[in-house]
Amino acid sequence: MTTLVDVAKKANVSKMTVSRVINHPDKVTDELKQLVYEAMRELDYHPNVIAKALANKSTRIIKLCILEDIDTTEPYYMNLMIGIAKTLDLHQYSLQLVTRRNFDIGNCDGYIITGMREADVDWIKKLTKPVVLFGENRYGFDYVDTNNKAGTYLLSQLALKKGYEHLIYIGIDSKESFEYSREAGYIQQVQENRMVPELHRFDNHSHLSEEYVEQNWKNIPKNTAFICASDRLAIGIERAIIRCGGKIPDDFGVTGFDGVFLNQIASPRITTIKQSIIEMGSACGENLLDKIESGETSGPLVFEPKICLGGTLRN
Amino acid sequence: MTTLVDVAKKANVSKMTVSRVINHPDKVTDELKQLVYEAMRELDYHPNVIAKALANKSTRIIKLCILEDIDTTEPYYMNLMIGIAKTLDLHQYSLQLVTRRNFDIGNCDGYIITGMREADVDWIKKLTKPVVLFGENRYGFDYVDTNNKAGTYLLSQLALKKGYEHLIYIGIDSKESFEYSREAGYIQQVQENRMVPELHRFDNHSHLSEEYVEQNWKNIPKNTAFICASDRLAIGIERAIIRCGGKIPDDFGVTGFDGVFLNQIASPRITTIKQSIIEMGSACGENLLDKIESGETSGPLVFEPKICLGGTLRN
DNA sequence: AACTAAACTGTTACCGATAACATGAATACA
DNA sequence: TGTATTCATGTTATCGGTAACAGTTTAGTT
Repeated sequence: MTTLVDVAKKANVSKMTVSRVINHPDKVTDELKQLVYEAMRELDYHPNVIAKALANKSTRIIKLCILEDIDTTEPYYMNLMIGIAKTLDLHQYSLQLVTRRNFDIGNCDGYIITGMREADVDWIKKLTKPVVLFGENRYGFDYVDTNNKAGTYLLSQLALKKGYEHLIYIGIDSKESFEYSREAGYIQQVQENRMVPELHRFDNHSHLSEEYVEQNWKNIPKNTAFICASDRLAIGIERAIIRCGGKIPDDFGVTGFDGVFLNQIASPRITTIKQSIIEMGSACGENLLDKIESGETSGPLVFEPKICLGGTLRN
Repeated sequence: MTTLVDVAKKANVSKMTVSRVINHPDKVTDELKQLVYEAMRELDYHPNVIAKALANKSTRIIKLCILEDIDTTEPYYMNLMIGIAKTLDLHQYSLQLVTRRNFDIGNCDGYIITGMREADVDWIKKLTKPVVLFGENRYGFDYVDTNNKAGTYLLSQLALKKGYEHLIYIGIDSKESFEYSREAGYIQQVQENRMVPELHRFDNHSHLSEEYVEQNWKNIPKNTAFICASDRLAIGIERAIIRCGGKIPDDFGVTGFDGVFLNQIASPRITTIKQSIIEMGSACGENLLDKIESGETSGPLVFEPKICLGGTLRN
């Protein structure tokens, strides 16, 4: 492996000059810079990341901590990791996948944390290295997420535009920030149209929302659209409506949220929010590296939601 | 952060002794060892992985290169990564996810490669760092895989035991080693029972195997079992049989291979081979780290297949 | 007792980079 | 013309470890 010294010899300068050409090119004359660049090219020089890390007291390691249970059937985490890994790779950082338990073992330059809940706030606050969360939060941590509120707001709006007269919100029974935001989007749209919000909350399992519809079928008027907080819940609603003999999308509408995979097994496909998790993962990485290298906080990064049309809303 | 020197001072020894206690404890007297251990404990000393890596000319980075297109709907890769990451983490190594394109950028201590095809053999041979492949191969590279041959052998055996009189093999139309092995398992079982093998090959899409059965329905005798090289192909077969009015498992049997996820959307569930990709990923990591640290080749690591009973074989 | 080998422990140099300081040349200003 | 200031480059020490070698005991032989 060629080192700084090799390049320095070849270019007839000190190794410090070579180092400067790489890190502070403005402090070296163009003439020497050219010499050094040429030497680097000829020798196919690649800096030794490890030596750099040692000198800088950095590690070039980013820890990714997934706090929720990993549902490996959802490609969500896979996409997230691919997105993050892509960016880190580009910047010569490497990724360490850690759990809450082995979180503290080994150094790193920063953290990406996903699936944070209230109980985690305290220890996250104590971290001394930069952190970016994947998923919105209300504790002031930087994060990357879809604009959840805008998502349900837009879907509700679309449902109304398509002529559904009742909008029922089917939410996830959890106290996480994204859920509040999704509820808020629905509520705002409904209120802007002088309608009364109706919300129900379940654990995020399709059979629970399914059960709900089946048991309340006779009280659900035609021309109702269900705005669901997840595709999972939406699929349950869809199945129940079909089982009860309701017609989708003519008499009933359904919308979901996420659109990562589950939707592929629904028929008709759920109209939902498409999130590009890979892209968001990349952004998450970029965000964190910026923070590490500049030392500045970047603030939250919110992706505007895109509606992914399926067959569960008219037209 | 406490360093070797801090520990050395506290224990009243040279830092070299501390280093020895960590790396060659047999070369230090028990007395000093105790002192050092105590100092380490009191100071909560954790070695600096980066400095170690620099001194050892290592990087503590393992590159994972996925050569096939990543089908993110299959949790396969996710599981693989989780398995690998778990092990690496345990040994304080970190994972770098690379593609064929950025493969050469940056150093590492070893490679895990999955999805290798013939065309890749040459460049893989040229690698100077230890390599472990995920997926069997016939070029002498170390690998981790399920015993593919045993898998189809066992499924064929089971089908025969259940009384199916004809066994048709539905394979993947590719020249990869695992496919040859799966075919070989079927063929061996069939020949041991003095039957004539019948093989068909398709690209790995369910609609292709589905089409095949539909078009040849009248030529397929009752009491036939289809031994398929993948769950994907098996699902196609299953759908076609049902569509054509055949009865599963009474009149027709179907078996798959993989059982990672797709099977979850089949009804009835395919009887298939269950692979614990996470565990195999871990093994892959262990294998590679062994190789890196000992310098010795470990040979292939083959996991014996486990049959996962679904509803596509009688009884 | 003298000599050699083995077993510990300490010293030094080095891994490949960077920051802080030192040096020397060029420019500025009085 | 002499001195202050700036700018470009080189020198040294350092990051936190490890290997190779050197020095000191201790034990074993004759």
